Amino acid sequence: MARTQGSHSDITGPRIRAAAERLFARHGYAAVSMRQIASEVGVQAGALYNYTPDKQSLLSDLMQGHMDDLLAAWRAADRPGPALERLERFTRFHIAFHLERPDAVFIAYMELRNLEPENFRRIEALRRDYEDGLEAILRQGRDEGDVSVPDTKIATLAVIAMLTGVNTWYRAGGRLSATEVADIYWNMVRGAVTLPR
Amino acid sequence: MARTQGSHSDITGPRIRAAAERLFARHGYAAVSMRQIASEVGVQAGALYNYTPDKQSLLSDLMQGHMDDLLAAWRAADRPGPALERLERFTRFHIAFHLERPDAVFIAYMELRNLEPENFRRIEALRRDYEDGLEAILRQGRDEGDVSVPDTKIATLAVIAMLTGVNTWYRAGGRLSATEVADIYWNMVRGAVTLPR
DNA sequence: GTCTATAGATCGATAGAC
DNA sequence: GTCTATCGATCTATAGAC
Repeated sequence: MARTQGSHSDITGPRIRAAAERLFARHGYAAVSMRQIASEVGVQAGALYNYTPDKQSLLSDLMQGHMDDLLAAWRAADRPGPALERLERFTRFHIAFHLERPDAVFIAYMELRNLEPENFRRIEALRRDYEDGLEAILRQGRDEGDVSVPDTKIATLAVIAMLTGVNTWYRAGGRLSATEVADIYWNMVRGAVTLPR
Repeated sequence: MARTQGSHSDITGPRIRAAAERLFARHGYAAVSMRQIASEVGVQAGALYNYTPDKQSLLSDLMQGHMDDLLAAWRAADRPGPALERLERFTRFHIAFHLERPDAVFIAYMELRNLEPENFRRIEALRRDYEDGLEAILRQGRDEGDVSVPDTKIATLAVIAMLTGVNTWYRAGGRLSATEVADIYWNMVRGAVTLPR
């Protein structure tokens, strides 16, 4: 039976975060009101403040959670081995992970400027950690003679930009499966960073 | 002599557009108020409405102007020739053009969702025109046997994402000149779309 | 063409009843 | 834990004086 009032602390919290994620991704943090979020969840605006101290924390917690998930998942997926094998694993991991949570990815890239300074610094540090993971692979590849780029930092940023771009056009149920997309991108990544013929 | 009041129609208009571009890029369209824009220009908020019918037109006109400039500049830079030469020209053009106007580029990528439907469709069509220009080059390259990608549309989007990513990290006066950056990216673009060794 | 002043709406956040 | 009600600030856009 659907209660219209009462205590729902265990389910309202997650529903608020889900609604905020969906609305922030769709319309942007600054354009979304607390009343809109509350309306999506089916409560009044005042009730949100039982779960978050303010709107900023809603955004900051979403981004923090996303970056934590990303780093933990990559650390679980990475394994020692030849650099080109690790690079292929990174490519397929990055595409799969990002295609599974388009809203969180969109927020992570678009709403950095709406973070208060302290939150911004914390999130940015996590992003750098992730980039450093890829750069370490490219450095290893250069040591092994398979990777040929004049600057591993720039190559890191170029590869991540290319891969994350998938999210701007990929739609589930489209012409290509996520695996086919990953195959195509792995070929391009490999060509971009390996020795010219 | 600095007049604090009076008629400035010929200079106030451009200054409003410049202030809006700067502020929209810095804080986001939804987070910037007409009062902030007016304050930057040195007039009161009401005076803005002598130059724009509303805030939305300010955004829409900025993005339209940027896309018009981009398409006109590329049409002027493109020339017939082997696909790989045209592709190198595209790469260097794209990086140079985008690094010269980081605020307009940032707005063009971040504020699409704040366009009203009609404006959105018009701007999106211009973006597709630009993408089609690159895809035509990749098709030509495939016909000539120099380009090897399974899908020219995906390769188009991948290349543009990689190149536009330069704007997220490049700062004038940094370690590398814009030309050195273009050299590095051209090598990666070439490797990504040409035949594997 | 810019000003002052304001209409009318909406915002984030809080107070207190239940 | 959610509600209703509201405070005080801020927003876009307009009206009318100069």
